[in-house]
Amino acid sequence: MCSMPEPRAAILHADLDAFYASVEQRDDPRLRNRPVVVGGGVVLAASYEAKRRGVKTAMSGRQARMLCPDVINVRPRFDAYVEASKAVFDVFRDTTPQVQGVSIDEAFLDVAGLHRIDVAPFDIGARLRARIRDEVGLPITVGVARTPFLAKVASRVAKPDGLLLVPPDGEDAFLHPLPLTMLWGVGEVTATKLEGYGLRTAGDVAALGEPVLRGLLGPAAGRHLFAVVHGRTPERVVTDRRRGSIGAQRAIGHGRHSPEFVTAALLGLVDRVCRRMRTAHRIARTVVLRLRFEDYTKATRSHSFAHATSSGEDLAATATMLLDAARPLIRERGLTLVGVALTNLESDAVVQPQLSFGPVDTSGMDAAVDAVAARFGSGAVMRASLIKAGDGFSVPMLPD
DNA sequence: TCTGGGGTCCTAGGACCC
DNA sequence: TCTGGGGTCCTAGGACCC
Repeated sequence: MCSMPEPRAAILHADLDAFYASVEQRDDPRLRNRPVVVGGGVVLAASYEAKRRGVKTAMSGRQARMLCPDVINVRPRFDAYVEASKAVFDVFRDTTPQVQGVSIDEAFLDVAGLHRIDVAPFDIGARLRARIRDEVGLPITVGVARTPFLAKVASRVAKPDGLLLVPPDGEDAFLHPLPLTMLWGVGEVTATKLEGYGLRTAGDVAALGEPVLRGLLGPAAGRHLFAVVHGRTPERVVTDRRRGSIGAQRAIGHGRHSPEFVTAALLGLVDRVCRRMRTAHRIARTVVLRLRFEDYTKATRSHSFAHATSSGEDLAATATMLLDAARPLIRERGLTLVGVALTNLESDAVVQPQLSFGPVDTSGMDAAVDAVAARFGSGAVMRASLIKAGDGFSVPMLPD
């Protein structure tokens, strides 16, 4: 006989409050208890003193000053944020090995395996908050619930500097009164669409059947939102996910830009993403060109190779080709942003598909090495080794 | 509200294959 | 010769997240 396990609220969502702005307030006492925004032309982060005056992330700096004339504008110091993030994640991993990073300033922690130490998840959350305040000097909000989704919504509700538990038998009571925009994954477009049908809260949506929601939002979004409002989201954290794309973009302002300037900007971005890709020991099969125009419309152009590559020359040539093909569109609409992304990333530890050759003998090995060199460059051969595979052998590629 | 830079996932049509 | 269903890949666009 097996009995159903008791549902437990053992997922923590830990989310630093106004992260960049809090780091600045921590490092400069003059900024404490004052409205602070981090960013240049655009607000990257606003302290809660600024948020209370209506300042929001992604707002223009000019508008922030209109809302809050005494706001203090600070230039971002990304190195300081990366360092603070590392210190915070060290505390996360010291709390439990089951950590799923969501972004630079938030993560899910699964503490279900820690019940034998006889501390309730809520108390683990309280201890975590105290440690990060004492050891890193930053305020953090923690939501505790049975699923990552519910923990995330709990931390949203508890912000700033809060701690909130959603008990498994109180999930509907917690969720259903919330406005739809409080639900992770429901943005402005979806919320507006649902409001058009008179649906304002999670409870309103919970009264609908799944087929109705699928009809309104499409199969995936409908299924997801149905699961969300009934508390049926996955219970586990995902600790071993790899990044699927690497990109960079640059706003180049309004007005005319010469074709040469745009090409140069693009090549600079390609160089940046190629470096990052190689550092991560990845290779890419698809290049995506991103464009944004004067009227804020966007366009993407992409090209996929037969085989993934890390060749800067190939990637640059492909990006340039995509850009040249889009010149008429650029002339028509006026370019304000150019970006490039490398996707369909593969590990460069093993080249797929493996190269297979005939019976194992010296000449075969020579041929294998030549084939690898011809296909991936001589640098690849330095890192390649041969392994026996059936009646032939294949060439996996090893990281540097 | 005139908007930065970094990502994830889903949809939809067409090509191609069995 | 015409027809069908199912699957995968590529490309482009869009919603959403921090």
